Amino acid sequence: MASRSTAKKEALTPHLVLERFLPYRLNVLASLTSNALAQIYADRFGLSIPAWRVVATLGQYDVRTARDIAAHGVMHKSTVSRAVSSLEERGLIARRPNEDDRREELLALTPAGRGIYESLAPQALSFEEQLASVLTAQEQELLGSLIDKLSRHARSLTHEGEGEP
Amino acid sequence: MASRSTAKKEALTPHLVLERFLPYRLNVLASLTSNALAQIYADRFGLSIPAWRVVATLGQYDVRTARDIAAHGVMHKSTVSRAVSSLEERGLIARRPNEDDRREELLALTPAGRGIYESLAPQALSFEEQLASVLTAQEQELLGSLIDKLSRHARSLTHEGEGEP
DNA sequence: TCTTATTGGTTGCATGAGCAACGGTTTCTG
DNA sequence: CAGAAACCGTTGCTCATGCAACCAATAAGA
Repeated sequence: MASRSTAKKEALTPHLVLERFLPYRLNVLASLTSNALAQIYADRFGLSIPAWRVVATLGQYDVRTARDIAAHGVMHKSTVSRAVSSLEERGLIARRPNEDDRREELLALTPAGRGIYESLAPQALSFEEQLASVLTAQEQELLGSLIDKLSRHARSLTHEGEGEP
Repeated sequence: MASRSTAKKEALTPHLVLERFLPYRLNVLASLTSNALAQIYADRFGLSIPAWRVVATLGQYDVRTARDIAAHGVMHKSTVSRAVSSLEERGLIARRPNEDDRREELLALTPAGRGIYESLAPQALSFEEQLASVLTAQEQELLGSLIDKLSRHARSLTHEGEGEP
């Protein structure tokens, strides 16, 4: 896969090279890290990605509604709903109707759930650290800002034409 | 969501803040770009992500086996298999057994398939350009190298203990 | 050569995610 | 105050995806 010296007809078609294509590379990297991380929270705690995000969000904010979590984790509300149900069944989170607005429910970790979070969070952080250890502190900072810039821009591209209905 | 000034009990638990967590940010960004890009090749050409990757790979390399494509696109062979079947049904790619080794099949775009590729590739590239346009040329270069470093490292973390069985 | 191990690719199965339609609740408007 | 509209969350449906078992073909070893 190294050389690729014989030119052939590549000049005819526009020069789309998958390995250099940004969205593709981002996806590959995201998959790699997701899968590696999943080995921690799936294998060790039986959490799916959505479930992990719910736990992480509640660990961080104590009490949130499902809607908040969905927005925060960029997930569909149905995805969150199912993750919440399964977490509740396993006794990791508790739901309590909001008396002020009974459409929504306030979610929070149970002690058991918080136990998992507190055991999981350091492992997640150490994984992140290990992952980022190939970059200097400066590079890490920079990467962060580049990701943020791109994310903001991508969001604006997607929601481009979305005024009032 | 802006301030977050009240400290509360955040100090007790390890400081895992989802919005700052690298794997999470990578996933969000990858999803955003994937979805935006999918609007091009899904809405306009009815291609799934795997299908799009197959087409892109074949557009780039003319003739490859399914195995090559899987490795190249970081996909499961079953995923590739199904994408290939569907593309073949739609007359976009052709398969021909390799006479030298009849286990494998050589895949290539049909004229119709190449037509799609040639119409799609420039749009994909222009999307990429538009996406990356918030970054300077330098930043783009840098981002690329950071992604590569991280990807290599993540791969090495995953395949860490994988010697001989 | 005959047996055994590997390899490329397909398929059945179970899981997970998105969409859309729905029920129950609150808010807006006439 | 009544009806319409918006909103939160759930659920049925469909489809995509990963895994593992499997078939066919080749390579390796006795």
